[in-house]
Amino acid sequence: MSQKSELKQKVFDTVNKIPLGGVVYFGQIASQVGSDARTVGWILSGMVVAEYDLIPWYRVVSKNGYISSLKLGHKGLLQKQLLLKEGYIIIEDSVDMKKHLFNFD
DNA sequence: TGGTTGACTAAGT
DNA sequence: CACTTAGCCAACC
Repeated sequence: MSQKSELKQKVFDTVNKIPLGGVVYFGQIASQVGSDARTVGWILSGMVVAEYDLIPWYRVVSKNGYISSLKLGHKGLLQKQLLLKEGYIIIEDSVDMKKHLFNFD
């Protein structure tokens, strides 16, 4: 069995709190786990397919709503499809932050 | 130990 | 408005 780093586990826990219909940006998660936006993105990029079911990772986008994972290739298309499937408003590869941005508080 | 890289962001040119 | 720097942090070589 592989052990997730403590930071990775924190990120997972935080992402799990994102409700249906909401999205958050990397900086928000970073703030919750005590790290930075770039490190959060680095962790998510290291996720394997087996972890896709564990957390709503596709509800994490960049601050302006853009689906950053699109630069990774096919993975980005999957994220976009999942968001559309859940009824999110997406324009030009970006989520409508005015309607979907979620705040942890 | 130190340089490079990266699903970020803010600020500068 | 498009592109570049700089700051930030974790992993890899």
